[in-house]
Amino acid sequence: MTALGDPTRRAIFERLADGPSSVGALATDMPVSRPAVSQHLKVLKAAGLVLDRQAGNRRIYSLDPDGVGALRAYFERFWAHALGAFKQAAERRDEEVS
Amino acid sequence: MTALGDPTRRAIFERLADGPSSVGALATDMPVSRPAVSQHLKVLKAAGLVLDRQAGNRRIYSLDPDGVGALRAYFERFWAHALGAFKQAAERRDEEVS
DNA sequence: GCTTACCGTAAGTTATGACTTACCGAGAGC
DNA sequence: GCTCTCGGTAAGTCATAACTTACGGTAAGC
Repeated sequence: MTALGDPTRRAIFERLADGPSSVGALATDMPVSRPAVSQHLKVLKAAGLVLDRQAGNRRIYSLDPDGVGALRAYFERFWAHALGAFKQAAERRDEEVS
Repeated sequence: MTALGDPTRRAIFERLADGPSSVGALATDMPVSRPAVSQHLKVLKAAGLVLDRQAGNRRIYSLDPDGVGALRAYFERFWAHALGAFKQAAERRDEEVS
């Protein structure tokens, strides 16, 4: 989650949501240098959000279904929790009105 | 989204998911000082994730349903998109195998 | 085998932002 | 009216991390 805080890193992450890509292909689309992209990928990989596989000379990065799933689970729990809080707040507001 | 990058700020955000709270109540639960909490709340408010209302002497913060909804919509789109990419990748993998 | 493309890592710079202390204004209670 | 709590803002410090250039190592292509 902290890994998605940086806008550039989030852009890379969203770009990978379109499908796997090599580092060079990512870098040409980004306003930053290739090493910068490489470092961001390292962070994303450490966060478990991204996978890499060797393809001949190049290295192909793609989203990690497990990491994405964990992220989704976190938010699903959050929505449920927040929704409960909203309802409670609404009821309390109603009580105040009545 | 960038606003949720900081762990402390995310902790405040999650704390508000339990229900509205005053600044002081938040600060006593947090390992940081009250002004720090205040600054984080300012960022969250600017990001549209949080609402504040005056209650006598104190200021009560709560989640902003609109902001939370927008966040949720963003992720819903993302899941759908990423899921499509996963399927395509799987199919391509199958083709390679066959 | 030599060059060329691709990529990761190291080192260094710089900017950003998270946090603190100190200060100030505003409402509550006696 | 005076005090006391609550909370936002200012100023300043410090750490983190995002980015660059430079380098090295590995696979492909001729």
